[in-house]
Amino acid sequence: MSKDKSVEEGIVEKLINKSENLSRWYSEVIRMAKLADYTPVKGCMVIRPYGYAIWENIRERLDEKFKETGHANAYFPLLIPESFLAKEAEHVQGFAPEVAWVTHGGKEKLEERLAIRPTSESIICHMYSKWIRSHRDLPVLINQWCNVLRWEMVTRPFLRTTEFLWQEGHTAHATKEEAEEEALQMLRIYCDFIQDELAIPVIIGGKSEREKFAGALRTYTLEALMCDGRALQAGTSHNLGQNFAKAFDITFQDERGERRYVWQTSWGISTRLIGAVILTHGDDAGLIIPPNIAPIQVIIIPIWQTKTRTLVRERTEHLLKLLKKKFRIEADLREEYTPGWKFNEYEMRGVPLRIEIGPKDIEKEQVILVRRDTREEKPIKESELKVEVEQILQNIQTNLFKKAKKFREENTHEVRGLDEFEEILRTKRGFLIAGWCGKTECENHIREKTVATIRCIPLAPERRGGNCINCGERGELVYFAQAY
RNA sequence: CGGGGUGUGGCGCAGCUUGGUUAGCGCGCUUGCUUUGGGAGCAAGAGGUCGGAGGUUCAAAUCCUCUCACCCCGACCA
Repeated sequence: MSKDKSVEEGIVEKLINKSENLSRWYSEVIRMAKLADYTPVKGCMVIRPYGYAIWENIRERLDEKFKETGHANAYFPLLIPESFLAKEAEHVQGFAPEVAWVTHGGKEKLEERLAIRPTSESIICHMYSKWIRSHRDLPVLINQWCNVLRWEMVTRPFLRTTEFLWQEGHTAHATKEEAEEEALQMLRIYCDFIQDELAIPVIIGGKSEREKFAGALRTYTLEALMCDGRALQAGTSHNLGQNFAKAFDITFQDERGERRYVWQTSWGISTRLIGAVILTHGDDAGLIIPPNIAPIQVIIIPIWQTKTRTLVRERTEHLLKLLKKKFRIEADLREEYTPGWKFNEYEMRGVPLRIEIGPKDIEKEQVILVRRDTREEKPIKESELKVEVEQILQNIQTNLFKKAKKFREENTHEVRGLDEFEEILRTKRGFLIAGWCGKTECENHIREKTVATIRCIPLAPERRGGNCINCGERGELVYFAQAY
C-alpha cells in the first residue's frame, strides 16, 4: 500500500494494486481476506476457516475422483526412523537438506533419530513389504491426506510453507505397464481437476532427469503459468519403477510362483494449489475464487433504509432459503456496515456472485446480480433467479479458465536462439518453448545462463523435434520457465 | 544461504538523525443516536513494558552489541 495515498485518502485497509507489486498484493490479500495468517513459527501459517474451506472443497472433489478409480484412504505415521529414509540412496540425498528431526522423547535422547515426514514413501514402502505376498494382493491403491514438513529457506503462505497439507497416493502393481498407466491416469485426474475446478490451465508432461523426484524412474508434472510469468508446479505423479521395491524388499509371487519386485507410483497435490488460485485469478480488487471451490458462491447484500428494513430483511431471508439447497450462499444482514462497504469486502474476498436486493427491486419483483469477474450487473426476475444463478456461476467458472488460458498463450513464446531466450526472460518471462537435446549438461548451462529451468517435456507437443537451443543437436521441444 | 529493507495498541504509520515530562496520528474496535443503491456522520470510550536480550547513561522507542521475525531481490525445493 502506498503510504502517501493512504494518508491522503484516509483509507488504510485498501488493497495494493496487483500489478503494482505482486508479492505485496499476494500477502496482503491473504491477510485481508482472512485466508491465512502468520504464526510465531517461521514458515508455519494458520489456514483460517475461509482458506480452509477452499481446501476442504478441493479435498472433497479430488477424493471423490480417487475413490472412483479404486483408491482407498489410510493414515501412516508422522515420524519415520532415520534408517528407513536412508534405504533408497537417491531419495535420502534428495530430501536430506530439508528434513526436520526428532532427537528427544521427553528428556531421553532417542537411540535413532526420527524424521518428521517430508513425504511418506519410505514408511509406506516398509509396510507394503509386510503386506504384499502374492499377485493376488496387487494392486495396492492407497492414498493419504496429511501434513508434511520440509525445512525451507524462503517461505510464502500457501506457495511454500514449512509445514503443508497435501495428499499423497502410493500404489504398488504387478507390472511395469500397470504402474506407468497408473501414474498417467493420476496425472490426467489432476489435470482435469485443476482445469475444471480451479480454472487453471496446465501443461502436462515429464520432468527432466535433473528435475525429477528423488528416487523416481520418471516424474510427470503439471505446470501452470502465474501472472508474473513464472511457472508453478501444480502437482506431480511419479512412476517409481522398482527403485523403492528393491530398497525395501517389496516382492510378490506371480502366477507361476516366481518372486518379483512390485512396480510403484506416488502422486500428490498440496495446499500450494490455493496459492495458484490466488495468483491466477485475483485482480486489483482482491481475490476471485472459482465458483466450484468457492466457500461462498453467492452473497446477498440487502439494501435498506430505516423504514424498509423489515421488508428487505424478510425478502433476503426468503431468497436465502430459496437458494440454500442449491448453492453455497450467505446473506450479510449486519446493520453496522453500509452496502458499499460490503460490496468491497466480498469482492476482496473473491465471492463470485453478489445479489443486491433493495426496496426498488422488491417493487419490481427482481434482484440485481453482479458477477465478480467482469463486474457486470444485471436485474433478474425472482422467478428466474435459480436458473440464472446457476448459469452465471458456470459462466464465471469457464470465463476464468478462458482468461487464464489466454494469458498463458500470450505469454508462451517459441524461441530459436539463446539470445532471444535470455531477452524474453529478462523482459516478460513466461513459458519458453525451445529445443533440447536431452543432455543434463545443456540443461545446466541454460539454467546458469538464464535462470530458467526445464519445467516440462510435454506429453502432447504441438510439433515434434527441434534443435537444442544450447548445442544445436537434434532434440525435442520442451517448456522452459523461471520457476516459483 | 548471500544482498537490501522493516519491526512502535488489531492494521497502516509518525517520532529515532541531535536521548529529556503523561509516546502521537489515521483506520479499525466498544457504547449511544442518526444513517444505509459503491468503503456513512456525530459524541463518548477502551487499547502500547516501542520485536527480544544485553550494554552505555542521571535518563533509551531514540545510541551500541547480539538475537529473532517478517518483507523485497537472488541461489535450492511441492
